[in-house]
Amino acid sequence: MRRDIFQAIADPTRRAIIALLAMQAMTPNGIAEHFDTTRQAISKHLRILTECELLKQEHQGREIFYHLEIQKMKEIDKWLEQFRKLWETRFDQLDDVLSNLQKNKK
Amino acid sequence: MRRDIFQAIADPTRRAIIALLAMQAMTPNGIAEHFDTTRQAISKHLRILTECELLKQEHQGREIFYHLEIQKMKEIDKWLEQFRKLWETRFDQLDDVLSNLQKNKK
DNA sequence: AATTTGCGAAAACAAACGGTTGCATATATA
DNA sequence: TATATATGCAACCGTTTGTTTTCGCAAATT
Repeated sequence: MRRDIFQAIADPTRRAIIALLAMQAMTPNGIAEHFDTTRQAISKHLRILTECELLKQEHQGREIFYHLEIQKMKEIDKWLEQFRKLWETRFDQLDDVLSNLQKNKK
Repeated sequence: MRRDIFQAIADPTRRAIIALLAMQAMTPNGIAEHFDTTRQAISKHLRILTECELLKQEHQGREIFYHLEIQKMKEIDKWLEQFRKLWETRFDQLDDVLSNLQKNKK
């Protein structure tokens, strides 16, 4: 079973859950209220997110609060890093083109 | 058919293709040589990546060069933005803790 | 003109995914 | 103790995914 962070954020519901939990820790029932599916479906998403360590559980009586492990999100940022330089460079090149156009106007 | 950039980068082969094409434009056969699958499998990945506008084709005779539309990658960065503030804040808090520990040492 | 090469598209298939239903377990409450 | 609540887990189901195989087409080569 493939279970990495990229597969985790591929699902729009899971991305919404991540965004929700970025604000505050919540219980499965609390989370499920925000969506149009069953609690069990949400529970499955929570399991996937927990398995790739994007979420952590905090048991509190019979309730389980899930909170976001924000540090894990940096893995995506890290992967993106190799491209960031590239698209910034292209931007610089575009800037060059634009300033040249400006020059030629004069 | 869901076809967004998050689903596109969910597959490790597709991520590898993206990384490859970040260096230089390549043909399907050229790309396939780097992997342990058939050209047709790669071709399907290329179709998916092209459909969500991560790649663009450049026909050259009977060859087709695929090149990365690096700007599209910024969409991931854009989504990540809402969390970046968060994890940087947590870092600042950690810095505070560390500097307090330093103070107490004195 | 015939053949080779580079490519995409369709069909087929096992595996994975996302969802629902039903049930088991643990904690709170009457 | 009996009941209600919060949750996880297994079984099942239809759909999607990733791959291979086969085919067809267009451009290059002979």
